[in-house]
Amino acid sequence: VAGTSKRAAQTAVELMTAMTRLRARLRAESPLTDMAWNWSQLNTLARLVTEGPATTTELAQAEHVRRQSMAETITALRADGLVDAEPDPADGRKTLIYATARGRSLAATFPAAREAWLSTVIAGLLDPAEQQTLLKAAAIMNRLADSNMQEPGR
Amino acid sequence: VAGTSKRAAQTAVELMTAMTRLRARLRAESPLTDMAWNWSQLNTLARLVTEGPATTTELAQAEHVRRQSMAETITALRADGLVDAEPDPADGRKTLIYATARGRSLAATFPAAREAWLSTVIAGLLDPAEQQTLLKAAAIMNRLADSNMQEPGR
DNA sequence: CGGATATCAGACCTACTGACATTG
DNA sequence: CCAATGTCAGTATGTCTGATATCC
Repeated sequence: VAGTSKRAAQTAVELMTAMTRLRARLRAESPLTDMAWNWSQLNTLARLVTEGPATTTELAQAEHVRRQSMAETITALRADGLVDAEPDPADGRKTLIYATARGRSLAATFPAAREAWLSTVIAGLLDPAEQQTLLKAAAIMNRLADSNMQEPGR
Repeated sequence: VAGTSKRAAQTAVELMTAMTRLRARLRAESPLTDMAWNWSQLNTLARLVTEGPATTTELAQAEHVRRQSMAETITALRADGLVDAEPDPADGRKTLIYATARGRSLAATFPAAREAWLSTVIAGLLDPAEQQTLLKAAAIMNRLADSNMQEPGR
């Protein structure tokens, strides 16, 4: 891998393996039936709450999925009354999505609902320094996700 | 969330959000057509290489998926000649899966193939301390994934 | 026979690509 | 007419659950 250090490659592998395994465990701990909303939906809702109304296309770009995939997420959130839509007054092609009062209140409390297991093991198994490491890692991962660096060979 | 600190809950949310977003970006950067094997397959192969032969049931438990899901993973690896199977001499019900020479050599080199993008951004955007944070976080995440703590309400 | 293992079949979730209508 | 947005339809992937056969 020209240009990337062995260290970086190792970090990439370790991180991906850990992510795959932790997500699998989380899936096993909280069956689909237990939760009404999936992660994409909750992340999108949180984004709408914190960053204000946006179009489906903008949300899709922010979350790195296709417009069509995001449209499905929005449809699910609308069906539950967590978000609503209205035509953009300035541009008739666009539809602005915004969080409803119900969506806002859910976004403030949803952690309890969905990641009960993860919260519990974090609180129970990790010391403050380790929790801090995870928080810092999460911030770094978001930075990587949003980087505009291109793969060399593309 | 009785018993879990607010801090732990926040860490859980941040971590899950970051994982979802980074995985989405990774998906966008390396289309499925680019790679012959998925993460479950590569993780399982790596496990067989480092920990020796195991049954499908054991592998499923270790990776937190169902036996049937793991069986599919194994089938794919066998089709590519990366692993092979032989009946357990001691217990006719079991089938031992082991990595072939080809599988071993792939496990040693596969990072380059699959996470080119991730390796590149890690090498390009993160300083050594940040890379270290990710490595430590990955180890902690594996610890959480394999913990035997139960969700309180189950 | 009961318990464990493996496998076959069908379903679902979530994302994807392609095609099309509408608006600016 | 072209570009951008939104939507409909079909596909693919990786997982799940349920049912069945085999072995100890």
